[in-house]
Amino acid sequence: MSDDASGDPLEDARQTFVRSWGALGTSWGVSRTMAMIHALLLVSDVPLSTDEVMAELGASRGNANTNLRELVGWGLVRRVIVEGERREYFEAEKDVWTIFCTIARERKRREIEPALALLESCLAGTKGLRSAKAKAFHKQLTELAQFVQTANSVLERISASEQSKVIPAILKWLK
Amino acid sequence: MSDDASGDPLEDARQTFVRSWGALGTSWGVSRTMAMIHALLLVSDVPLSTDEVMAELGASRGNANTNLRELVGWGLVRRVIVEGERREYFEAEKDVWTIFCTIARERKRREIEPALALLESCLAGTKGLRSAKAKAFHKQLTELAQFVQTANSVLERISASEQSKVIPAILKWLK
DNA sequence: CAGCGGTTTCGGAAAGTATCGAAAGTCATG
DNA sequence: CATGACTTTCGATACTTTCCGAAACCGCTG
Repeated sequence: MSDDASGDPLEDARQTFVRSWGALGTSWGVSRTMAMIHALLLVSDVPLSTDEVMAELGASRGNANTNLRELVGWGLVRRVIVEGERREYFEAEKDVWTIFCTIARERKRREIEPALALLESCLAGTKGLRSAKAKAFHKQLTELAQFVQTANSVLERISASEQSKVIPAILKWLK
Repeated sequence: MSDDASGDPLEDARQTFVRSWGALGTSWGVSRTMAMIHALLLVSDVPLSTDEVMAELGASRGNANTNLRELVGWGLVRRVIVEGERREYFEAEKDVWTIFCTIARERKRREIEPALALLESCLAGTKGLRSAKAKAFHKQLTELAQFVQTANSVLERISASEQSKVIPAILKWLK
């Protein structure tokens, strides 16, 4: 069950989507399994259990468990408890805007802020130097830092906004 | 030469910057060496030869060559020929805004557009289906596709704009 | 057309990650 | 407090990516 070319067009499309999304994920620095689980939950209309995820993707329990937990850690997936069931179920946040904001926030925290810290520290370490080389170095890093800082603020501002306020503005600006 | 803790604060800062930037690069899906070479060229006030890059980073010729070529392919680094020298030199684009636009364009081409294509194809494959499940699937993918498409357009629009037009607008909006 | 400075390619080694599968842990319940 | 249902952890393994070093290549010049 749920193999390739099942004959059911919907099932086929799901499979294709989930697998290809997993493949694409790797180029964004997300592990294949994690991307696949996320895709799977995204297009599932009901919450899935660890076992269902395992079955659907052919992944091991450990792998499924780890990646589900990580997705919960990113805030992209919620644990849901089903009345009368002991087993835990998982569902993905479905709203695309919310997903975007969550990812933006997390990447900001995990990747942009460390970069900023690095830049600041390198700048601090060369603050007093007066040689031409030092000045050039300082200037380049300053520009970089300023840009990253701006990007950071933009992401922060955007992801703190209401979708209904931002999207229309963007669409208008695009035109 | 050019080891850790050389005693020269500028050299130390450069080393720190280059190495740490390399480390950070991996979490953005860029290989360590490539990120390091880019960082190195970014803060170098003169173009560097393959051999200088090798020496500075302790990388092999093959590795240096491959990554330099790749950086040229991304449009982040230019080959420069020095009058009377046979050897090729490399210099990085220094302007941060230009760098941003280049990266945005490339990632768009390499990563966003394939994702869009995937989404479109999955949508096409389920167009006629009328079951509730199919509709839900279709709706979810449509929302995702729309969002990605918008993001794509935004990147395109921004990276085609003049820095002088965009940055002030952004700064004003941020306030 | 041989020698030389320089670049590119390539097979194999090494490093780094993701994944598995089994064992250990947790927790409500009878 | 023992049991069974489920979750988490963890060492070993498989796979992917990166990197090295040497060999092949290229084009100029004498």
